[in-house]
Amino acid sequence: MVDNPWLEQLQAAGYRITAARRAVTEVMQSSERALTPIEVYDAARKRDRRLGLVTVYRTLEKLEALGLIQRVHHEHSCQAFLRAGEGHQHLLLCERCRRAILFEGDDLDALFERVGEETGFEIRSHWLQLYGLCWDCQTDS
Amino acid sequence: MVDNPWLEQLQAAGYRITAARRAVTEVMQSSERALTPIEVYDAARKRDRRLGLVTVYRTLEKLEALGLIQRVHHEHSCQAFLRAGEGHQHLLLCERCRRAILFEGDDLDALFERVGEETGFEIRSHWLQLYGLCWDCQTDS
DNA sequence: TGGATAATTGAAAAGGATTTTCAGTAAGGG
DNA sequence: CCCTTACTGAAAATCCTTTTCAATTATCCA
Repeated sequence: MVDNPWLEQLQAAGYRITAARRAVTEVMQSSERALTPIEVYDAARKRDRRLGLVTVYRTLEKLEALGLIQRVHHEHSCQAFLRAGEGHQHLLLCERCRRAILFEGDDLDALFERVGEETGFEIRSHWLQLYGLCWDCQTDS
Repeated sequence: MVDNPWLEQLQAAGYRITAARRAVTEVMQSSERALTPIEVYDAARKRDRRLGLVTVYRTLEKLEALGLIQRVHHEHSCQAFLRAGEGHQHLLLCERCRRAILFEGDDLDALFERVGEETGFEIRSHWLQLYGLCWDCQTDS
């Protein structure tokens, strides 16, 4: 009766499937933008009215540990979560509506090599986010 | 009697030069790595024993507003501050000793153009951080 | 060089977000 | 269907940051 790939993964990791986890999972799966714990709580309570905020925190923690969601950093506040993409992806964020797009873009190897040589660092990972305006927000006033 | 460029900038912006601001400023100027408010407090109290944590917060806020320091985001916690570089720079962070290096690297225009075309976004800014091991941390065990 | 005045300070209190505790509830294996 | 144990929500605790406020002090001006 588990029809959802994220719930399958939770189950495979030894966790139980509950109404609370269903609600949080579905909210995160369907959101176009990164959500804070309170926003997840508000949205998920429409699916499970008894849900508590504490359970939202606990569920987000598990989804993050399983790599199903990721933390998104804005200039201040870094407590917003977004579904994660497949493999390594970068983020493109609309500054107006906060919509988030994942994209691949590993044309960066030459840069890493140059920086590695100049600094002596062994570069192991990186983090790239682009900010701008999505099409809809460019056109509406 | 103001011999320090950051203090001069604070003064030029209309702020007074105090022992507390001297201490925080000197700590931030001399740190090789991003420091949290508590770390700044601990270090700055060695220069001004009466310093309070609240004043550290207030001073960091002013230094950030003047563009002298910047906020550094790590995977969790995003409340660490580092002296800012000149113009637009990217960060290279050692995962072991947390040393931070600023570098320039704007070979990214082709990528932005491609992503802009594919997504319809108007890209306005970006944010790149590299993580790895600095030379010292590669060699010590 | 004082003295006046307004910015700045530290301590304590308040506020907000997140985590822990705990007794009751319910998932899911047998 | 029952039993075990994970999971839950609510309340309390904790941690970090901001606000408040009376005392202090940097700077301006006579």
